Amino acid sequence: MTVTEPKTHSEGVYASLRAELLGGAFEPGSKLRLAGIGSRYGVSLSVVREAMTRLAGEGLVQALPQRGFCVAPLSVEDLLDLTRARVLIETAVLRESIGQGGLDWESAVIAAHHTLQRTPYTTSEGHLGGDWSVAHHAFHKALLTGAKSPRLESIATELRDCSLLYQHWSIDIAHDLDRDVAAEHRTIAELAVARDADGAVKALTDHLERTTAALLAYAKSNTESGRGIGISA
Amino acid sequence: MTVTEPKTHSEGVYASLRAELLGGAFEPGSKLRLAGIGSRYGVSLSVVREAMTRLAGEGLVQALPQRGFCVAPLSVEDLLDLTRARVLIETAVLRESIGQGGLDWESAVIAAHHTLQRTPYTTSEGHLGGDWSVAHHAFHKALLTGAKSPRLESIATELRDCSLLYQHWSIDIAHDLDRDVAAEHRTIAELAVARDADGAVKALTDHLERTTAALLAYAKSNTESGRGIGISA
DNA sequence: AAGTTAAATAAAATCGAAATTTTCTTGCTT
DNA sequence: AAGCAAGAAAATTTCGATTTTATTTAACTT
Repeated sequence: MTVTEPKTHSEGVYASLRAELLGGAFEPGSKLRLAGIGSRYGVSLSVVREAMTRLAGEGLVQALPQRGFCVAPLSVEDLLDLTRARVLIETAVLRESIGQGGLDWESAVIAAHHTLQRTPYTTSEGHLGGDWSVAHHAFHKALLTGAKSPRLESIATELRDCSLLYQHWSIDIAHDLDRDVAAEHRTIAELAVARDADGAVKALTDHLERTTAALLAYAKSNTESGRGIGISA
Repeated sequence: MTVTEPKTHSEGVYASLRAELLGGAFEPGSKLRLAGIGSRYGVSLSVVREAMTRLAGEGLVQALPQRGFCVAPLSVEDLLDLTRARVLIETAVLRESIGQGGLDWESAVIAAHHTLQRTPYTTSEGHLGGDWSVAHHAFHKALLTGAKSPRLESIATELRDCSLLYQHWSIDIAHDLDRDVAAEHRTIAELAVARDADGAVKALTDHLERTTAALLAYAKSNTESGRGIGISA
């Protein structure tokens, strides 16, 4: 698997910065100084600016006119809205997938699920593994490819990327949650392939809402104990 | 009604360019030369570039690495995908609105519909009036505000803006279509306020699909007669 | 001491030019 | 004449510096 060479400098910085953001390298809401990032990547302000503008369009960073850019600020309110939007859109697209997806889609879902199943959730150090995140993302993406709608897929992907920012709230407690995430994925995959639209939609909804609930529970405990980071409201 | 002063130069060019694009000032797929636009607005390339990057994020223009930007190319395939996405998302959000919208939402829908009803569809010269477009946009937006979901609203708005690019395919035949657009709007508004979710969703779906069908019919006739403009495939 | 104003500092936004890359043109070969 | 190659022109991308705006610091007043 070779990484495609970025055609332009700006493209490269955009991709790197995006990966850093989604990897939780920056604190939510924190200021992103153009000069610092520019010198870190060895490029001029213009290219950092363009990358930032693109990221702002995706909602990963926020543009503050005349005051630069900051990492998208997280809030309970936004997480709830985001989850609602994801449930609405992803379930609708999943229905389309189940209705229109062909054998290629079924195979892709099964393959993606198999990969996810076999990828360790945590690294040897107990942290959330990057490989698992990639496999998880690929699995959810595969579920929606049956709809054969580039627009819907990209919207769903964009929303999921936004919610990735929230995953880093609870990176430490992720593995002692009182639920079986692997089983949830298996259920979704099985019902989808079995063309049980209502069942699959229900399972996907539960999956998304449970994840959000776990995040909120963690955010609450953190806020109460005064260790809350970057959570407004 | 005062237009808010743009905080930054780039912001202003972005807004102006956006309005031109949605107003059909440029031919779909045509090249947008940065230097030309820059001198026209009296700004340097940097600010045009930033505006373009933002517009590319919205899908109104397309970024071609190392080759600049062009107006989003239109195609039958994309129009069908776009319509499908709009139906899926707008109907889902409309359901939420009907389910959760309060009296303020009802009032906003009725007000927006009233404005739309009283705004002439064509100007004295027989062209599609800008006022009507604004009122039309506001009406569809009002339908979705009851859901109280900033994310869903902005996604729906973005998609509708994209489809505005297609409206200029048929600007001339717009008024001799064999359908009553005003009646369609009235039906949607009435069913929505009456909290008839299934009925309103059906009416909205019909409205969107009829508009697309009319555009496709026009595009087909244009292509056959060799007068097609910027329609690939 | 708290609040306000004014200077100094830092950062962002913009510019004009240099460096690349693409595109067009011209001349050459088959 | 058609196809190809080399050079010229044009356009995009990037840079470094200037200008403008926001933020911080310091001094001053109430």
